Amino acid sequence: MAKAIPARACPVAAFQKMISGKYKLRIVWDLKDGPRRYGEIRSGLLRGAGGSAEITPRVLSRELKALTESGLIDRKDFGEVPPKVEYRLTRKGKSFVPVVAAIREWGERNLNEAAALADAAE
Amino acid sequence: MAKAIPARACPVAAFQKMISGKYKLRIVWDLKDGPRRYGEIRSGLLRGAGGSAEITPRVLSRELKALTESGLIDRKDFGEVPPKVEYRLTRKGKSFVPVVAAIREWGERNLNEAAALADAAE
DNA sequence: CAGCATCCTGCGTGATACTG
DNA sequence: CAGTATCACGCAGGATGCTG
Repeated sequence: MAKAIPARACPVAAFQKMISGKYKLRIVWDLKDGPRRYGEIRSGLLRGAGGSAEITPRVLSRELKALTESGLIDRKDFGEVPPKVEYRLTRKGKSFVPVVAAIREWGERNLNEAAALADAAE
Repeated sequence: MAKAIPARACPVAAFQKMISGKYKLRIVWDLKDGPRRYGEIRSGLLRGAGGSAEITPRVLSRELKALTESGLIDRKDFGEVPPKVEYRLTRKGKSFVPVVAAIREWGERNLNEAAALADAAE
């Protein structure tokens, strides 16, 4: 089992580790416009997910924690009740946005149904 | 459960689906220099994996098939014994290479241990 | 050489309920 | 509001052995 991340050997492996999970990339993308609160992120994810799929707090929490530990985002807790927590991109996270943009751009161009069907010949 | 890929709603989700799996990105990257045979891909993956981790044929086979069905690579079977099969990037696959390059570049710049430690302040 | 068949395991993810 | 706790499950992915 490969448990340790051989980052130096293969950057893409480390990249995959870092963005593994269904929501991490979308969270980063959502955060590119500025800080957002927990609930806002949650709502934002729901809209694009296919509508009905409820993202559970447990999962979102894990994703956010993982992103924080990866150093892509930063957690800002305004103390006290009612709880208010904001998440924002770190410098590292911001530097990552263009990469996500590239992914999105490519995806929009090549992953639309038409392309998928028409590519049988290639 | 989100089973169908709502590609239009979220390109990154579709992207993640497409490159899910430990080896797909690396396979694409290996293939960027030209066609490669099954065994060559296998060997290539072993070198960067951490050395000891053996990639099983079952897994590699699955990844290659998935990539083929995604339209990123193309399988060319020179009939007959001894078996010889080459895999090459499709046009779609080639268009994807720059994205992988961006990922690698970012990874090399930001995923080395040093950077991870120095980012605490941010 | 380039796979396929079978079995097995850990982890990611979802459902549900509860809390400071 | 922003989480944590517990339970459950499908599936990626590894081990091993066989084949055309």
